[in-house]
Amino acid sequence: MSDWATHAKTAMREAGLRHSAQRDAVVELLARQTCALSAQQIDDGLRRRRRPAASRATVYRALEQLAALRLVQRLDVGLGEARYEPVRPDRDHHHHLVCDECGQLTPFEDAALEQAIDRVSRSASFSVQEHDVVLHGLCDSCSA
Amino acid sequence: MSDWATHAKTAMREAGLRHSAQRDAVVELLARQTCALSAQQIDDGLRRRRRPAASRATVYRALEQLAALRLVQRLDVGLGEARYEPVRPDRDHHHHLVCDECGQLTPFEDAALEQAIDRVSRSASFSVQEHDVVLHGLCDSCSA
DNA sequence: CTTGTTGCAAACGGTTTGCATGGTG
DNA sequence: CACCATGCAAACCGTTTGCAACAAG
Repeated sequence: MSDWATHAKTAMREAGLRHSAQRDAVVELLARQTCALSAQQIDDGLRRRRRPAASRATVYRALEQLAALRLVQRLDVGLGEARYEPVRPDRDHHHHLVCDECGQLTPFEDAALEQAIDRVSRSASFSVQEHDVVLHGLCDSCSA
Repeated sequence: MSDWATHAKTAMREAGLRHSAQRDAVVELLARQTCALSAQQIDDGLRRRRRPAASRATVYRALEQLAALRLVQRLDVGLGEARYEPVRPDRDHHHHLVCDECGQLTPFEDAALEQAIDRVSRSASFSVQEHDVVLHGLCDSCSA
């Protein structure tokens, strides 16, 4: 099992949440992903590979709890649905290119960008907790 | 009347759209704003200061047309609703701090950030058309 | 007159919630 | 056995759409 899945399960237990097969399934599915998923994709993925699948409501509740513990980040790329992805403290922070035609998400990293954001965050009057950079456009196949 | 409002109206006429009091009202309301508004805020603002106010559907349709002509930018800051703001080509591009508690939006600019994004955009396999940087956190009053 | 625009209300789609049931510690 | 988590279905809320009445060119 991946580090993140273990970490997430431990953190949830320590937060006083009870163990449940459904939440485990959500955590494990997220742990396998390399990029952000929509709630719908998570629900589908769960139903496809394991029973008991979790109900839609349970998926949303699990994601809400994971987000509250900052184990997953919720991000809005437009298109009307939120995306969720594991927060892996060991890895570099990354951001996303989103194809406004087909919805495809592609991650990217950039040190200079990250540095600029950190500087802005520190100098802001807000207490900044998270940030999202979303580049909108057309992916290769859609722009062809 | 502001430059932008004139520019927007001209562009709409040249795009073959017919003139209408409702659309003018939306354009003029947006022209007065300094930061992004939600559709709800636009609708309220319209109803408050001028009749004929436009129906909700008309506001959304106007915003859609303005966005298609790239006269306004639509942005998603989470919280379940989209925000819209005029695109003023003469001004520097800006981004937003959003308070996750009260929803307050504060704009900021940063040249280095913009530069980093441009570089990433050019090197991406996507054809990037727009970008949003959203810093989430708590504003002064909410973090107190 | 022809055709785009409006308003209304109903439809939509993602997300949340009330409540009875079931599982965990 | 107390309580949290689940599932279902209904409620929610922002946004979109079908359609008949209306207005611009």
